[in-house]
Amino acid sequence: MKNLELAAQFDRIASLLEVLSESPFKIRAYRRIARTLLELPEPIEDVAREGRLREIPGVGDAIAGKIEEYLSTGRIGLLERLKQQIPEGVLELMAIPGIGARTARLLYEQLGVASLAELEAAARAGRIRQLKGMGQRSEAAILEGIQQWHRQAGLHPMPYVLGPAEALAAAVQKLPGVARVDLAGAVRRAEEMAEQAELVVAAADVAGATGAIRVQLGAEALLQPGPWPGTLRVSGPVAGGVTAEVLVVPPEAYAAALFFRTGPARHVEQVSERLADRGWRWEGLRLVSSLEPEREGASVRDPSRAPASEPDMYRLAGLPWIPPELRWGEDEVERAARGELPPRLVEVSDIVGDLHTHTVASDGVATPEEMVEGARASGLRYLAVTDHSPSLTIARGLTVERLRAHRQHLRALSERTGFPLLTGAEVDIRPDGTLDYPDDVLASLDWVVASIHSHFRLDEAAQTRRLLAACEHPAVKVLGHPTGRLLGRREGYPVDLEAVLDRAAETGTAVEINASPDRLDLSARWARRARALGVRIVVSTDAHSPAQLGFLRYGVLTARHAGLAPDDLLNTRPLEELIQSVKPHR
DNA sequence: GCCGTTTTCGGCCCGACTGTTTTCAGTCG
Repeated sequence: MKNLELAAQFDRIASLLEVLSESPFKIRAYRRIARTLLELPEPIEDVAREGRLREIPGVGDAIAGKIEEYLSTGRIGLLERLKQQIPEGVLELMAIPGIGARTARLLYEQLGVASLAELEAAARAGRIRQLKGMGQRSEAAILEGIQQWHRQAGLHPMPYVLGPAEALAAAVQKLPGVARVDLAGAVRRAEEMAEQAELVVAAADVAGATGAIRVQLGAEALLQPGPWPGTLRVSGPVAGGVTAEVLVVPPEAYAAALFFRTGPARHVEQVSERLADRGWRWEGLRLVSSLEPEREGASVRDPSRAPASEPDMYRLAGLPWIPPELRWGEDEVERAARGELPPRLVEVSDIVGDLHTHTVASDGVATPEEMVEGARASGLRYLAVTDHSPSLTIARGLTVERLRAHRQHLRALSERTGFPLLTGAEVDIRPDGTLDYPDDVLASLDWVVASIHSHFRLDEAAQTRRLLAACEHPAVKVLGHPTGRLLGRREGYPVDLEAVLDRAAETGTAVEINASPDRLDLSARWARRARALGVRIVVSTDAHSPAQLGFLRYGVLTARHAGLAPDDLLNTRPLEELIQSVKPHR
């Protein structure tokens, strides 16, 4: 399936055209097809083979030709020509906040800067402030942006690693001689950022299986000895600029290897300390009893054993199995020993309704009808349609008049299809804390998500006041993406979240775990805090298309990392119960 | 670039903020 790589090609074309100041509409056409390809539910090769390319919205003669060109030759001539005009490294510069296409071009043409390293050198040498339209503040902002970039370098938002990791695991599972495969590392723990896709594989013939995996990973794959005798490690690039690292071990070493590779280090230490207390020490991937065999009674106990499974190993440490999402390396081992872990973490199938979605009425790409169809196909039992409010002009936020018509349309649709729809809005919280619709309009809606989309640079006191005011408003059911962060790209706005969560608890306002792969907002840490404070929590996708309803799993993984059980979330409940349990209009 | 109950050309989402300016270009959402 070439959808992802083709999308990346079109994105690069769009960016290069942007640097060259081409028509914004042409650029948008390439961006659009890139986005469409990411969400296309079938391989683009199949669509091309069946002559259906032109049926894809946004594909005309020119783009259809380029898709076919790429599928047959592996290249797009236009992109090759553009790269001769502007080195691709110039596109790196646009990862720094404040540097857009025009500034990137200026930096390249005036200073010859074509990489982040060269940009940093130019900024340190004070050469950027000499450019027209740039000054000392711009130069300082660029240096700060580069520092920020370095801190994030090599890290990807977890959802962008999870997909390639699972695809690789599925492919590896089919290879001859492979007995078992699991994800490990930060992705298995549902951390929000991950460096790479880590897999652990069990195979009786370690060398043979490793060879097959190396072939699977392609020409650039690198084979190395593993960290334990008799194990091998192979790493190489997978989709989306992500690197995979696969550890291959003999079947009897699998459980221990999976435990070590899942980590984090502090958790492994804590469990190993408890094993030591019970007379076990690690010798490679085997546990060896340090107790005298005769004190155990003759031939009762094998002095050396490999744990048969992770639960078996935790049992030897006197612990229940600790789900990987709860392995923070903090107090989870103590809590497990005291029997304080949640009996069951929430699962995707527990979520019965999505409470934050968009349609073509604002900036979504699907009609309400298509969203309902998608929701049904995903097994949801209700949906809140929450298009944007008017001040978010770029998203075609709905005026009061358009909202009224939209609401009628949704109600009719719900009646016609028998699918329960909450007619709602994602309403902007203005800088002064007031909301972007009049109170009577808000009161007429079934579901109001209040979010901040503008004025990110107000100070902490002002941002906190905005969110506190939103909590106080009787119509606001939930705070959307409460910190406003974009993973790896933008810190959240400054806010006293503790105070906001306190007020949310007092007023019965829920907070959202926004499942968008670029947000995961609230974070697991804050979601855990929200639960401790008694705040109601929902997991929502913020879907702008039916395919994005599938983001739900990222939100659920974050909820699991936060230790949330089904009962901790509002949208695990049937619609009637949800309505009764949210804060009433006052 | 695409698209058409506006149908083969002329539209296609816009407004605010920032740093550099002295009237604005570039970036961002």
